[in-house]
Amino acid sequence: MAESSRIDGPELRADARRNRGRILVAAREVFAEHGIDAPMAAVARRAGVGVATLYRRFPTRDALVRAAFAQQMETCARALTEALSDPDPWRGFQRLIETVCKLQRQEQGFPAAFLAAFPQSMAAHAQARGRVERDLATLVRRAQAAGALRADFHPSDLGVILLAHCGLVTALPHDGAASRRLVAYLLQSFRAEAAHGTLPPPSALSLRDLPLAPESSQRQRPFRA
Amino acid sequence: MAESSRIDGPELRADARRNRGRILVAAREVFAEHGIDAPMAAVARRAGVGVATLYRRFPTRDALVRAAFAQQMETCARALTEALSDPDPWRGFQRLIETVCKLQRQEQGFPAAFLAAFPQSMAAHAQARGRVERDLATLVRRAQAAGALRADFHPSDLGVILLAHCGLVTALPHDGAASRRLVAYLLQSFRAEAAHGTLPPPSALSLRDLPLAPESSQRQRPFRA
DNA sequence: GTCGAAACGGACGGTGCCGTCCGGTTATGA
DNA sequence: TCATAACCGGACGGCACCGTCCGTTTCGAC
Repeated sequence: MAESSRIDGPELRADARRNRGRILVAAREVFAEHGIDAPMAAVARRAGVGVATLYRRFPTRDALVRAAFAQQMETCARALTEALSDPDPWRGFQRLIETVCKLQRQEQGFPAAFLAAFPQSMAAHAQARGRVERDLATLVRRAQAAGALRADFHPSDLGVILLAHCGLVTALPHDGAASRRLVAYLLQSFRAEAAHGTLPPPSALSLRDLPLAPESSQRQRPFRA
Repeated sequence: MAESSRIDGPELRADARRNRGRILVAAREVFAEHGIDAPMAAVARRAGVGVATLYRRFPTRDALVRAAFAQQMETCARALTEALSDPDPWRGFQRLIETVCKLQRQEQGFPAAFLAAFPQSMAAHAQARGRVERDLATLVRRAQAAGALRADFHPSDLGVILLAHCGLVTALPHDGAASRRLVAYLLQSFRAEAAHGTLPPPSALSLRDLPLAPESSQRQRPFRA
């Protein structure tokens, strides 16, 4: 029994495991309400746990954020796999975007986590990042070959629209209509028949570049100038 | 001479006026480098001025942010006027979006200020907000009447895309290509010929709702939970 | 040149969060 | 039941930022 946790470290005592679970639930709640910059102590209090316990399980804020939203990340990964196995290339493409955006819209705090946690977890196992990028490229090429996705769509555009959508739901956390509208507009403009004229050149963005990104880097460091 | 400043308060002494200018320049620089959450003291230091002087001129951070980006706001307002007077309704519509997005992309820190400062300045002179909303609605209706803008475009969509674009340039401050791509995609999907199928219903977003919005509200308050 | 008002800036107390330390508590296996 | 190791949590020192207070300096009118 309890064999499953052997993979990541030595066994955890029963009470410790229970507390770990409480902390993750509390973290999702607090991050949803106050953003991922909420005080660690607030998470601990909500979990009914001391600060030390929190730090013992999750030494850094990023570790907590990553663990708290690991399930959502997993959902994203699964959505990509499902998209690739959809017999209709366009529908697979469309559903991937809609699924990820729906998740960003529903799970408050996930967008910020998506931005903040991705880089490190990516840098950690670079080969996982490579696989994601390869799968995305495959998804795009397949939809283009079927004549459904416009030929000048570039895989980096996926990152662009996900970041833009993140920004939108962060600014308007309760406005699902706005999010759905944006996604609908974008999907329409990605259809092959929507291609009129030429687009500006694609971004050089790759998943590897996200680290630079958002307030994640500004949050921690005390400030130097 | 110096008549122009009579409108907002009694005359300022020469040195005071000079320092005020320095502070605004420094604020734009610091906000661009470190975001609008940068310490007030950093702005003062960069301006070669004491903290007290900074607080004397701008009692709150929001006041400083607003003043620092007033010029950019003014540019936006002018762009709206010009858009309305363009003989080609679609071109006016297109140029407004491109101008505002270009400004957001070029002036680092402006997007955040756009989000954070708009609400208050809007609430301040509600009739100015009303005018902006009316002008935007006119711009939209005019472009639709000309058969260039799709009929199901809703004025609130303008807010939606500006917020999304804000998010994008905040996440990738140095990636102009990404910003241009997003704008190009969106503009294409706004063309009347791009309308296929039906869109989800528009957001209830109006400019009046922006106040709720972003980290601006979370930044100041100490935290309650 | 003189003088009062205006402006200046450094220093300082207050606050909130971080992350560790350590004495007490509890689970677990014999 | 008991011993021990794992675990717990409050308290505490440190740090960065805020925003005001007050003695000093500078402007500019006469």
